[in-house]
Amino acid sequence: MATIRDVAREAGVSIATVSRVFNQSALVRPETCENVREVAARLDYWPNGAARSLITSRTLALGVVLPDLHGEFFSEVIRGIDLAARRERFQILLSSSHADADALNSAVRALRGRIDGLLVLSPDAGSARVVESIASSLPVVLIHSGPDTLACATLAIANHDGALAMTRHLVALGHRRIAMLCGPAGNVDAEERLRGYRAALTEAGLMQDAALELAGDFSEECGAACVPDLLAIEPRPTAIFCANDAMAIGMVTALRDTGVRVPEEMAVTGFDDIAIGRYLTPQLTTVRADAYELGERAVGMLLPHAQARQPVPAERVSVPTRLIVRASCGAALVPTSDAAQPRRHRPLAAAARREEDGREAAGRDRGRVS
Amino acid sequence: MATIRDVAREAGVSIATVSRVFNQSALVRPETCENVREVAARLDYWPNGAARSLITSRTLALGVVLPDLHGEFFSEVIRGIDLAARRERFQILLSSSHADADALNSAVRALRGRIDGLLVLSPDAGSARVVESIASSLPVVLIHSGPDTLACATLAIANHDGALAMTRHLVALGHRRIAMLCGPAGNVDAEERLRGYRAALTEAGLMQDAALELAGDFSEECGAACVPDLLAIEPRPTAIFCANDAMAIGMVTALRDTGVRVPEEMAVTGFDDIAIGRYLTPQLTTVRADAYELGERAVGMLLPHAQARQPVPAERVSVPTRLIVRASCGAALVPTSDAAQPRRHRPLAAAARREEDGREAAGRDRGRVS
DNA sequence: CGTTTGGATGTAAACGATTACATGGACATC
DNA sequence: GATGTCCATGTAATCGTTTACATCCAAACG
Repeated sequence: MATIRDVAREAGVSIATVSRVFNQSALVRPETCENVREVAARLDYWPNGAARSLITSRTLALGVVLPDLHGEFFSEVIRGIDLAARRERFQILLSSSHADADALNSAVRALRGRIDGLLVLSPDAGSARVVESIASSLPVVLIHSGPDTLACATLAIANHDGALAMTRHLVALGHRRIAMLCGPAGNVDAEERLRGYRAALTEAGLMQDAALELAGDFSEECGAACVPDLLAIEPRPTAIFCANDAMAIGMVTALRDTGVRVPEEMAVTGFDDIAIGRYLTPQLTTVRADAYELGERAVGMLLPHAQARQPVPAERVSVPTRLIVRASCGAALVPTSDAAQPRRHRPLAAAARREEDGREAAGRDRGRVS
Repeated sequence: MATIRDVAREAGVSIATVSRVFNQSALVRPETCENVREVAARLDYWPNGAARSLITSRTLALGVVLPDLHGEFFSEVIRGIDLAARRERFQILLSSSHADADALNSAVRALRGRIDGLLVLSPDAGSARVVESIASSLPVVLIHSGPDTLACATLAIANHDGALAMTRHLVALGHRRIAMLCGPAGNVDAEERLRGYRAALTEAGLMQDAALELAGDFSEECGAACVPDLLAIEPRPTAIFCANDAMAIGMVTALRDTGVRVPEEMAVTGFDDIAIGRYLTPQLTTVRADAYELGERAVGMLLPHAQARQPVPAERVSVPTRLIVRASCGAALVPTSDAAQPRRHRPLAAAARREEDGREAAGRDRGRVS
């Protein structure tokens, strides 16, 4: 691999001149510049990134630490991150840690000196502390939806608002016994959704009932497995709000197998708006947390400070959610003016970004929260 | 940020000793080692990656260049790559270029000197040349399914075999007029699938008919949009094989809206086995190209040579595909012993990796090709 | 007791760039 | 013609490591 010295020798100039050519310095004579470029191309030379970032102490790279690459939600987040970073010519160093604090720590270690900023996506409650400790030495943005204000820049999904809107929607449809299938303990997203659900019940004057809150773990299997528990609750609920779509999907499938009609006998709703939801029968009513936007905005918060090599001010930004009303909640059963609309074909990818038609916009309005 | 010199001074040793401690050299006295570690922890020191890779000329990073991060298939590939790389403590530098050769070239430039090896995933026919030219200076594996043998290590999906198996399956179900919805021109995966389809028709003694080959672009919209064209073919086909699942999904949805029953009046099949397929009504018969495995094996091919800093021998490895028989092809309509089995609940994530039950295993056997 | 051996540690030269500062020549100014 | 200015270019220090080689000291050996 050719170095700057090879090019300098071959072009008959000093290494400083070659360096200047590759850094768009204006102080190089056009002919010299031309000549150097020609030689560089011939020698297949390109500045070595490691050497460059050693001396400039900037890497043009952003670290991204994830709990796991699995699942559509995270893959969309990454996509948002990648595209936003690319716009500013930043690269992405990926690292899928396992959500606990130790793994996070060692992942951050491995990234040290190779990134200008860090994005941490961790639903784990404990990880917030780790990130706070890093924040002094490296610009970092935490994508984390815990309720408390942390001593670092945080981007949160409006889980509470979304769950509130969803539960209100179920109440508005006439449901009085609304169950909730919770997410894993210690997951802040799950906890916030539960809080939103409870808030809506209180608001509607419905009694809180611990029996209505089923334990879950965000997996599809669990959504299917807890159907017997759901049906055993006395008196039987008429609706269940699942803390994420995967569980809702498992539940709808299992309910169908059990012979319970959805939504007539049991309304089921989810959270996340993953693509599969719109292909489910019945189509899944859910809350959209725009994963792409989440990634994009996280980069927007981080990048200016990463470039300036300054800590990101400890602010808390919230990404709003939107209620997406489809069939699984039974909204179509309640007579409304637009319930009979024929289903227009909607491709999953395109639709996810610009969904503004009648029924779902109505859902949005209904879901507006303060 | 503390450097090795700070630690050395504070611990009262030379920088060489500190370096040795962090490189598990056996030549350091236990007490010294202990002391250095203690000081390093106190100063929050960790070796700078850029400096390290400058001197060792190894980066412990792999570059990954993708046409676009979008879609479930690619996200699964990345997951396979990430997990396999992680096992060897390698990191992933992501770069989603736009499939053309120029973008690929500049993406590779930006990665120069920051990676030990490169994985290029490009279905574009022209990109193969670019990669060949890089292969001499950097270990690289191309994930590309073109028919020709290239002068670089290539990992290909057995598109031809998969399409052959699928078409044979439709023939075995009694179909005689089988249409194909093709992928975009210039996409090697699409072209190979078309070749496999044609081969199966020839093999079955069915006439080739250009009217049966519809142009497509791999998008769901296009699958829906070409339904009128499909229905206008005279005499009307009884089955259509779509070159990917997204198109098949669009088509199934649009056919249903048009009132054409699937699979009774029109059998529809796809390729890729994306998660949505199993939630479609009817469930989609497809060909599985295990994206996770693809990423995993690509890393397996690349990593040993990346570590040894040697070019990857120009070999062509093929990842086999598997026929996944579900309902959309009408197989359940044909009397078989297991057709009446109740549908067991299958979560998408788990099922994708260990699907060995009766019906689908049968599909695999039927799909076995030389 | 002198010599050898070998283990622990230190010294200094890389690695490949960037960039502050020095240099030198052309031109304008007085 | 001496001096100053400015532009293009060169020189050399620097970034934070790794590692070959040198050094030193204690133990082992004859």
